[in-house]
Amino acid sequence: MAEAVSPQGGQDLLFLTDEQLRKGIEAMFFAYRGFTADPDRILAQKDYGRAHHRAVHFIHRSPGTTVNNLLAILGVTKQSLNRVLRTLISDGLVEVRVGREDKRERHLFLTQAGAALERELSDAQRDRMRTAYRAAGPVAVAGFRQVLEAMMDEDMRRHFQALRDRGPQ
Amino acid sequence: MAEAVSPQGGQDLLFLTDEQLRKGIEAMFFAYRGFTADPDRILAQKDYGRAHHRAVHFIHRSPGTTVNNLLAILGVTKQSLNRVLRTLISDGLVEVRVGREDKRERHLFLTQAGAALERELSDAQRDRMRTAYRAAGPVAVAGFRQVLEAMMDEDMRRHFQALRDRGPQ
DNA sequence: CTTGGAATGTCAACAAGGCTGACGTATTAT
DNA sequence: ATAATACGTCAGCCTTGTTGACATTCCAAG
Repeated sequence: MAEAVSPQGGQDLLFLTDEQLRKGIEAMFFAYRGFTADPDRILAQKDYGRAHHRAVHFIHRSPGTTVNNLLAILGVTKQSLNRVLRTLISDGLVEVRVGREDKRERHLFLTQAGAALERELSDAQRDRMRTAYRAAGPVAVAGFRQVLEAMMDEDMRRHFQALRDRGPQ
Repeated sequence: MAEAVSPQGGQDLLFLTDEQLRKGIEAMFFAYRGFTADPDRILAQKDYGRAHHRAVHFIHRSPGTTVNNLLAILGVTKQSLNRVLRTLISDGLVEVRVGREDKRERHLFLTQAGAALERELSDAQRDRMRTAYRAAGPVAVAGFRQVLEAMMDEDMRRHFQALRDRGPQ
């Protein structure tokens, strides 16, 4: 009653004030820094960058994916991706196989060394995620995922859901 | 029983599988792209970048903040920040006032033009946030914020909480 | 069989925005 | 007086994004 909460819906709408939204924005900013911090440290030692991590991650997720496919998921230009792929290939972390049906396509796979790097990076990232999940609890995690999914662009949501629904490997 | 769920705690631990954690990681990746997409479009038209957005945002949040303070929040070098601040100052978006108590310090403020840009950017970003919040609902939003906070580095969490608890302005 | 378009690779040039290192200058603290 | 702090700046480097142009290879349609 003393609170500025309208009888119907007031409490439910409180989380939509500019103030609440701003908190969410700042939380996203600070959290993303934490999210990338651990892999970044590992990558720096190996003379790789975030771009390499992303490529390796999604090749691991979708072995045999084509360059075009990866381009769409990563949302960068082919020149940008190519620079990264070139180093990964010449360093023996990624293997390229010319398409059997369509020989224009290049299918990308991780080598053993590539898979090892992927594991090292995602282990570090998962550790932080696990700690955060454990601290927040399952209900919070469900909400977390819901909000993130609602925040994506339409295109990205499609990519995300495709990966999500395909399950492991 | 057919499921690999242990009697006690099994259900609660299900959200900590590598698979679930991976989904969270990918959700963070795709969502962050959406999170920055709208401001990025506005900034591109005005020949500014994300770095300018961040500076303007936190100067708006803490008017009169010092350079050192901003440095700590943004987590970049002074050279990096200085490049951005220089353009904002010469473009008349940020005003610098020499400290009264300690004349070594420079206190940063947004001009009217600076405040206008800040509003344009944060309106765009809040719109997306609001849509996501509304779609997910208040319980999800609470969880979202909890997980993000748990994901931050210790230093960043301190900065976040300081801003959070100071409330509006 | 030719030809258009798709998928890919590659070269060059450029910009934003990180970084390090070094140096200068007030100003404050010891 | 001297040291430390806060800041600015110059120079140079790296990663990762961008455009634009052009070659190749191959599929598919005419």
